Amino acid sequence: MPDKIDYASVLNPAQLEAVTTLEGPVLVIAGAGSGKTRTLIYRVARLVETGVDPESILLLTFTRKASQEMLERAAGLADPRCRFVSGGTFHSLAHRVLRGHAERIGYDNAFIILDRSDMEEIIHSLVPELRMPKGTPRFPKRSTLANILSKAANLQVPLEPFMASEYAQFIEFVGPIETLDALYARYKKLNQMMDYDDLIINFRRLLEENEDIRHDLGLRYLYIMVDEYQDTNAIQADIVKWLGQGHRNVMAVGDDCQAIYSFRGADYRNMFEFPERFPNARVLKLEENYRSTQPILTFTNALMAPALEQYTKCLYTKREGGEPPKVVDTRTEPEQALYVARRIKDEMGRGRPITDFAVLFRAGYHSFELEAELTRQGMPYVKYGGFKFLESAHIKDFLAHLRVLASRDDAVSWVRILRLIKNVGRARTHAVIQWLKESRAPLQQVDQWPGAGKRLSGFKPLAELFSSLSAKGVTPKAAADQVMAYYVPFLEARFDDHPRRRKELDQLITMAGRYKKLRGFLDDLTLEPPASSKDLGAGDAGETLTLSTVHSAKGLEWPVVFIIWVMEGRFPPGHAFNDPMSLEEERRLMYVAATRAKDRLIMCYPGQEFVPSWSSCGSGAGHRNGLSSFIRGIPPDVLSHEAAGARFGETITEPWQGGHAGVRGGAEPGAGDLASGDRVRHPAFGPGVISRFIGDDKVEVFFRNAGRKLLHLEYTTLEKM
DNA sequence: CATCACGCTGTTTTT
DNA sequence: CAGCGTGATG
Repeated sequence: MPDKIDYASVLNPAQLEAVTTLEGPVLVIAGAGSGKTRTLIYRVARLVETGVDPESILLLTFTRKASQEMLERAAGLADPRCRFVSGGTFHSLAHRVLRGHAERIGYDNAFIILDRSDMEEIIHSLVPELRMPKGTPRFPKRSTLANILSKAANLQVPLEPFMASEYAQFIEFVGPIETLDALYARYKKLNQMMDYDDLIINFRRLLEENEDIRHDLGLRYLYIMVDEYQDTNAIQADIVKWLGQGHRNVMAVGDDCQAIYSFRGADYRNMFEFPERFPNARVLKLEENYRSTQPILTFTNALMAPALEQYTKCLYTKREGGEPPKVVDTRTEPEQALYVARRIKDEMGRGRPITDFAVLFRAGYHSFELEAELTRQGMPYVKYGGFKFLESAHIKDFLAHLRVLASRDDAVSWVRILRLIKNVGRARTHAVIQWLKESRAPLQQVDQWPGAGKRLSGFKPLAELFSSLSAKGVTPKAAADQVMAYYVPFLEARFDDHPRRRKELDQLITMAGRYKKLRGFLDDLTLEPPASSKDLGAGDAGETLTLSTVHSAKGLEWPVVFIIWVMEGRFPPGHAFNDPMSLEEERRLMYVAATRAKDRLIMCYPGQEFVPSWSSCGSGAGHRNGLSSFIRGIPPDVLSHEAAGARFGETITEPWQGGHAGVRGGAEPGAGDLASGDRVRHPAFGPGVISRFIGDDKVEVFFRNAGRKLLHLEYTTLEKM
């Protein structure tokens, strides 16, 4: 057992208070890089140290990776028993509980979980039932339909008003989409399926309606911690409320400035409602930053200063020195790729390892050009986010064969399986699925399928596969091996790069070897999927550069961070980007990206207005590249502005021309009664005037340098002047 | 009935 | 680029 921890020597006072306040509700408002993870780790250690059973501690995070890493660290530094803390995502907890009590909400305990692509395919397959007149123009495509239904479900709002405000371009289709929603719900119920949203919604319902389950869970999880609380939605907040209702030992940790999941219904206002849900909650703020240099923090403070609505803190560091971040106009995308690659090579020449760098961007496809350049230069990289590893065709094909073993009538998987076979198209696929449903015959009777025999010799290998798989007690590993043997010919015929894909499938099989039950393997893949092929573990790719979407980079840090930014200016009418709130999310996204940097931050953007390639440009009209207004307004002493052409051996530095925006440093917090018209000073935003009160806990203030703000008095320090 | 060539269209991020 | 629907061809 390691030595007893001297908490006061490893934590700052705010962190210490968070760690040692074990009983009762606590809200921790934790700025980026403020040692939030560290605090959670020590708190887990502390709880275990005081004799709390690790299994009765629940740590809810947004990714399983995050919770695993946290618990590993806690186990390493304090008590190995920390490994047994119950950790996971809302979805995995919901799954665990629902598996035991599905009958309470009218489901079978063997229900199937649908991932996003399953959801899309089912929705797509239901569209014909809407009987839309042929050639209906611009009916949303399946991914859009899934987005609409999913978000409305998460926000718990009726489709009509929701679409009117967020999908105005499709409002003409509300009727059909409402029907589709009902069809989809019926289909799921009929086939014992739950999608991600259902897991959460049904979990809440289970808690709401069943006092005994609430009671049991209350005893099971005596201490609850929720990380990234700003990214929870209203339903998840309810779940936390129900789980913590009895003992009230709930700690929520989050940062409203890092709220970047509103697209799936998350609402950072949950943070400010926490004290209402848990009266007398202790509110703690972590404001000291341990990650970045002061110039980087000065920039991020300036970035957030004009944000329309925010409530919290002001970051500072004791770290000395550092260079101001830089924004570079690279003119075009190819030049941007060249610029980033060369800068990294330069720095590596000066002795930095490649693992010191990360390149971040908003959307997966924003890195295409860079990936091409890195490949040309032979620079190894791993990309996180964007395209899903599990959504690539070969993985889906492969898993489909396993999935029908676990759930025989999984129509989505059957479509994949059957379409591989020559001379099987829509009609025959449909016939076979229908037959399977009605006959209830064992799978290996493939030769009786409609259309089998005669010309369709393609069914034979499939028959053999299923007859060997139907043997009793086939392990997931054995099943996967056999599917592999069957699938390889298709793989080789279909993909030029089959060797690479085969390796990935081999890794998947290795993973299957860790499971006793096929269902468990498939569920884990759905709920806690590997983020990239590298995450599968086997055969580490070695020293590589990291490319990542901002969403996937959350919680991580690197010494040198490059951000490539494409501000897309032209979208269809009614598009969300016309909405100021979306722009605000874009701002927070930029904030999350920038606060990943420890020492150096370089942002670049292809400034040329219209680029005729799809990676940055849309149909005909073209997308407008360039800096968002909230970057453009930042003065050169905070963010140095630069332009670089292709031959930036001759870097052109242009004088900065822009407006002004300001964040000036802080005064000490003060107290006193406030009223409309009062002149006040905010530590980050400087002098301002209170324009009005909203309720009695919010004020609207006009700051001379930072414009209009909505401030929560409870979380803000305003000094009367 | 399956397949293929062609033209059209276009937000994104994840559990 | 890529996913989708359409209409001609085998």
